[in-house]
Amino acid sequence: MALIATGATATAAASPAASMASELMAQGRESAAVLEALLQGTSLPPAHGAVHALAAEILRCCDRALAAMRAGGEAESSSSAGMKRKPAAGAATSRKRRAIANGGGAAPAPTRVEKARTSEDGFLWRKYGQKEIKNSKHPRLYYRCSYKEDDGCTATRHVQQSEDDPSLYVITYFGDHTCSCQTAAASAAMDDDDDENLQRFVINFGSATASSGSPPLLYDDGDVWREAAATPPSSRQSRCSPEGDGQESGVKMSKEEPVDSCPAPSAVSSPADAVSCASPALEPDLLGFLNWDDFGDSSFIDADEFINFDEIDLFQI
DNA sequence: CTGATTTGACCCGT
DNA sequence: ACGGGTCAAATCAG
Repeated sequence: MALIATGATATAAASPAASMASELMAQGRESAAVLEALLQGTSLPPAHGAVHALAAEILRCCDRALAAMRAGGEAESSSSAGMKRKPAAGAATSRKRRAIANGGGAAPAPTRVEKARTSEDGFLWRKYGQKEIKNSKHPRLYYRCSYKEDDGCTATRHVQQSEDDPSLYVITYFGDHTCSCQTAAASAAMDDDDDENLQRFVINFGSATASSGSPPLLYDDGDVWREAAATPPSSRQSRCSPEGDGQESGVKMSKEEPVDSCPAPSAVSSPADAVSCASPALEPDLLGFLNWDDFGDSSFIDADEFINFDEIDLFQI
């Protein structure tokens, strides 16, 4: 299923790291081409480890590119993503202010609705509430951007397991990221209708999979969805994809909630999908392509980090 | 100790 | 009154 970039509006901040990011993204595209060749040259089963490893490296590259873009955007703000409680005094008044700002107690109109098998999206979210919803089997989880306090980012999202398919999460986004967590890549891609520019932020496996009838795959660099399956939660912190290295996302840290402890068995890729690939048998040339250590530490990505692109639906409101 | 999550309470619209 | 969204003290975890 195609993953289509949506909703990312933008305030693309021209960044000094933009060129490096572009280079990284270009590298990612090169690897995509290699992957294509690999797929075409060897009739590998879809779940072959090398294929996944390559895809993972592509993802890694994109992540780094996004990180670079972010670094160029606002270097000062991301250093303090910690909790900053507001003074208890005046809570009531602030609530009133919130109500007024939002046009009432109701949430603003959603900007985007997505369905995915993981609620991970590459952004750094902080859970602020959970509510049982009437006539719904699953609670709704409330998240806001972790940079709300620092950057005044108003992005929020609601995550709820689908009624029809519990392995799916319905994620409703409200507002746009105006913080350092926002990916300039998405903004640039959205703002600029230059095709070549756009292509820099799209990994297109279409030609590689055309023979098998799969549609072109678009990688939403603004919302990087990735499997967050069995990775042990070494940290409870949510993360932006560019910073992350395969840890659980912020919506999956709860020890009690199926949604957060995730992915639920049905939500996780099958073993075949998240094939273990500690030492993918890549060809030397291929490895050369994949030697991106110049861009920083590049411990090989865990299979758990693989995006399962087939598991994502995006809907633009 | 720091920072994220939990969860009951509060607020607002219907 | 009820449902949904948010707040914030308490709690948990690294």
